[in-house]
Amino acid sequence: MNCLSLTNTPLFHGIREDEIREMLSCLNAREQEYKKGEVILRAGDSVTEVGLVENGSVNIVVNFYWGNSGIFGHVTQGSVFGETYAAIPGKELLNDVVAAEDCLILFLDMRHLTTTCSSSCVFHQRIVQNLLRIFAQKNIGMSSRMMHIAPRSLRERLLSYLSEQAMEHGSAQFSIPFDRQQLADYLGVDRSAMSNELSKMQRDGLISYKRNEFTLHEAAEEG
Amino acid sequence: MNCLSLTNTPLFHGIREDEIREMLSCLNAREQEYKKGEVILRAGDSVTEVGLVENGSVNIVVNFYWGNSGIFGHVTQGSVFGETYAAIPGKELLNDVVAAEDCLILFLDMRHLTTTCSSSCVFHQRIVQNLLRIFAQKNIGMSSRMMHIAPRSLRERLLSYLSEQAMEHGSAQFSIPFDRQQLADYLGVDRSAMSNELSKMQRDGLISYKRNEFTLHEAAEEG
DNA sequence: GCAGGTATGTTGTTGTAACAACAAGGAGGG
DNA sequence: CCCTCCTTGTTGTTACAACAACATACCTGC
Repeated sequence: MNCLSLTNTPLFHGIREDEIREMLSCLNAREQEYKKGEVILRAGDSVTEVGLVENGSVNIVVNFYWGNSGIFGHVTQGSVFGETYAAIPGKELLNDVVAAEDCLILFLDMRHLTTTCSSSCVFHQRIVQNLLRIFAQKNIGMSSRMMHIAPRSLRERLLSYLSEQAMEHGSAQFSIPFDRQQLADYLGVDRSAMSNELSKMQRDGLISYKRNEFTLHEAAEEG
Repeated sequence: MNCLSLTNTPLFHGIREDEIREMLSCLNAREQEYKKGEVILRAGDSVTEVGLVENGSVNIVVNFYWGNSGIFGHVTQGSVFGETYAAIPGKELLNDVVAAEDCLILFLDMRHLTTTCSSSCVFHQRIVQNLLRIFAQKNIGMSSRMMHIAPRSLRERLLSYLSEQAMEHGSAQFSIPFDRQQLADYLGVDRSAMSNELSKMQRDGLISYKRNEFTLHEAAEEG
C-alpha cells in the first residue's frame, strides 16, 4: 500500500528507512486515510501536527466571507502541510485542507519533532534541519515571486523575473523552466499580453529569445 | 552601547539574559559593527550565519541585471536576516544586505544553533522552536499577502483582504491596522483608485466603512 | 508529408486602474 | 479661533493590460 519511501521525502531526508521506522513511535506518529473530498483540517482548528502526504494529494482551500472559495495550494506525495501553523502554538488555521484524491496522511506532532528524546537525538537534529530547510525554501520561493509581482507594469515584471534568472544561472543567456502560460500565471498577467510585451522588448533591444532560450542585452549600448 | 535586551528578541525569546550570555560563546557568536552604507552580505555569498540586528537597521537590496536596484526589505533592531539562506547549506545569496544606518550585528552560526551541545540542550531546543516560529510567521505574512495580490481586479483584492480580516477578527465588523496609503501599498494598487473602488463597493451594498472601521454585508440580501 | 493538437505570436477593442489635480474633512498648534 | 498639515474622497483623462479572435510555428503520430 505504502509505495512512498520516507527516506526520499524532504522531511526525513538523510535518515535511513529502518531508522525512520524506529523513530515513528517515539514521534507519536499516526496514520490516517481520507477519501477524496474529505476535510483533513478545517479553518479555525488549532494545529499541533505536521501532515506528511504518503499517498495521494491534498488541496489548500481558502474560504472567503462571501461564500466563494479558491484553491490556493496543492501538496503532493512526500511533501508536508500544516507545518506553518504547527510551528506557532495557538495560531488558528485560516484555510481548509481537503483531500484532492484518496490519500494517506502521516501526522507527526511538532513538539515531538523538535524536542530531543533520549534515544535518537541525532535524528531529531537532522529532522530539525530538514524542517528549517523546508521553511527556507518555501520562503525563498514566495519572496522571489513577490518581488516579481510587486512592479505594476508587465515589462517591469518580466525584467525582474529575467534578471533573477540571469543571476541564478550566472549568465546573460539561459533557458527558463516555464512555458508561456505558466510564466504568465506565475507573474499574474495575461499570456497574450505577455507574449506581446516580450516581442516589444525584443524590438527595443532589451532582450532576445527563442522559445525558452533568453538572452539579456546591455542597457546602454548607444555610444 | 548595547541597549538591546536579547531576551526580548524573537530568536532568544524565553531564555534569560544571563543564560543567553552563557550560550553565546558555545554558539560561536561574533559581533561586528558597520557604518551606514557598508555592505554586510553580498549577493553570491554562501551564508552560514544568521545576523541579529542589535543596534541600527539594515536593508535588503536587490540588484537587477540592468544595473538598477531596489530595497526589498528592512530589518530593524531585534530581528534577524540571512536565516533563510543559512538554513539551506550551499545556497547562494541572491541579494545584498546593507547597513541602513550605523549598526551592530551579532552573527550566529546556524549549525551551532541547531546542533545540540553537551551543556545546554534545553536552550537549543528553545532556539530551534523560536527559529521555526520566525520562519512560520514570515511564511504566513507572505502567503496571505500573495493571496490578496493574486486577483487581477482592485475590487477582488479588497474583498480578499477584507474577507481575511473578518476571519481573523471572527466578526463581520472590525478595524484594520492600515491607513489608506499603507493598504494601497500592501495590495499593490494606487491609493486614490482604491478609495474610489471602496466607495463603489459601499454604494453596491457589499460593505460599509468609516475610516478604518469596516463592516461586511451579506452577499444576497434581495429577498 | 500530412493531419490534429498545442504552444506561441499578432492584432484590435474595451475595461479598468494609474495618474493628476483638487475638494473635503479632521487633528494639532499657535 | 484660525491656520496648516495630513488623510481621505472625488472627478476626469490617459495609458496599459486584459480579452477575444485569429495567424503562425512546433510537435507527434500516422
